[in-house]
Amino acid sequence: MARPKLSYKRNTKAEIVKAATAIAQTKGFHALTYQDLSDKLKIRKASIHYYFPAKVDLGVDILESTGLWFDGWSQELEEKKLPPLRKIEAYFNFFHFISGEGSRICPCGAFSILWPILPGKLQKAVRKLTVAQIKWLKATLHEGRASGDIAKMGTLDEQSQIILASLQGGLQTSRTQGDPRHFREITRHLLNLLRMR
Amino acid sequence: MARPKLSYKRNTKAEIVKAATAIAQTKGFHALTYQDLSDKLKIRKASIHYYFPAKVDLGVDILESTGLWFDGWSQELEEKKLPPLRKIEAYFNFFHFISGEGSRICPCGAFSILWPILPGKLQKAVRKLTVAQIKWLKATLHEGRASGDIAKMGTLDEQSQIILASLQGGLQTSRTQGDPRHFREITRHLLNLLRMR
DNA sequence: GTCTATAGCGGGATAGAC
DNA sequence: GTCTATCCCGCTATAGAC
Repeated sequence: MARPKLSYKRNTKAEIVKAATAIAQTKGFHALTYQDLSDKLKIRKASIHYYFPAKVDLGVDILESTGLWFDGWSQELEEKKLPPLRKIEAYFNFFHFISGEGSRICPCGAFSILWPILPGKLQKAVRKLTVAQIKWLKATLHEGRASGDIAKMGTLDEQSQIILASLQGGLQTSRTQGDPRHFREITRHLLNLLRMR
Repeated sequence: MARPKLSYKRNTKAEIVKAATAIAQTKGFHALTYQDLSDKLKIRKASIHYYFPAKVDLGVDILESTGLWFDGWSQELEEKKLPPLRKIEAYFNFFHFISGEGSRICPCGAFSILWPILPGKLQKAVRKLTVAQIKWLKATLHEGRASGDIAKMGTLDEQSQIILASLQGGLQTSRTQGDPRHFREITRHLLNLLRMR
């Protein structure tokens, strides 16, 4: 009987994506280098190219794995049967988690800066992740409006767009102002706005 | 009598800053190169180094000139004696102008992505420009609350923070979604929120 | 699958002629 | 103040041994 070798091996590919995501969230995808990953994971640059021949491939995986993570998160959330406003609150906390200790920004933001020079594949991946969030927000806000929990301010699209923009922008403006509590204040205020009528 | 030579010369330094600002707003400061400027202005890389020995110097000038521009703009606005809400509207239009045709982002955003690897000088310059806008927003919102034009939602700080975050984030999320009208919708909705009570 | 070694290019920056 | 020429480094990417 063969030993289950795989379970003893570390999943290099997944580790690379994880580390790359964190670094991209810290200084953007353009400033992320294979050397950064080499240093962090104690693995040679050439080995990283084995998994991700071109940097584009790595970028796509960062965005897709984040998308899968978001999907899993939202599905788990759904099973908790929370009221809509609590789901929005959980979404904000999700962003707080994403931002982490080192005041990281949203993965989408780490790429969107480069938009005009982004290869088509990456533009598609960024758009997909953004749209997924807008879709979730619209559905949740719709639910909240129906149950009377959430104020009907503007169209569903406007409301969800402004929430996403505030979150993505807030992560960036707050890191420039030096106070980590900053972003928390933004989400708290945003939540009050939704409650308000 | 010597000819006024200076008036015939083009102001190279100012042209460099202008072009650099536009490019940084398009693909971020990290992706901006001296070669880009050389191509655009038909001047050699070495000549650009004459004015800006290091890239940091160029970055500082981009942010400072934008700051001066904002100061001039807000001063002109003040002289028009508009009601507070109209001033906010003008500020949003200022952002629409900044975003321009090519869906450019806010200069602060072009740098803030790099925050952790930004030299101290640049961090200071970004913070200064951000704080200037927050300060203006707080003063204008305060004025609007006093006159009853603007809804009192949350503290002045919360309200101004969320506006700035929405604008900076909105420029980024809208470019990823392909529709240039997107950002306009965000500012329109934002304005409605302020009017609402 | 991970390594060493290196190609090849493009980046920021400098020296020195004009 | 602008140029040519060049340096040096760091980046992405590849070849090939183990």
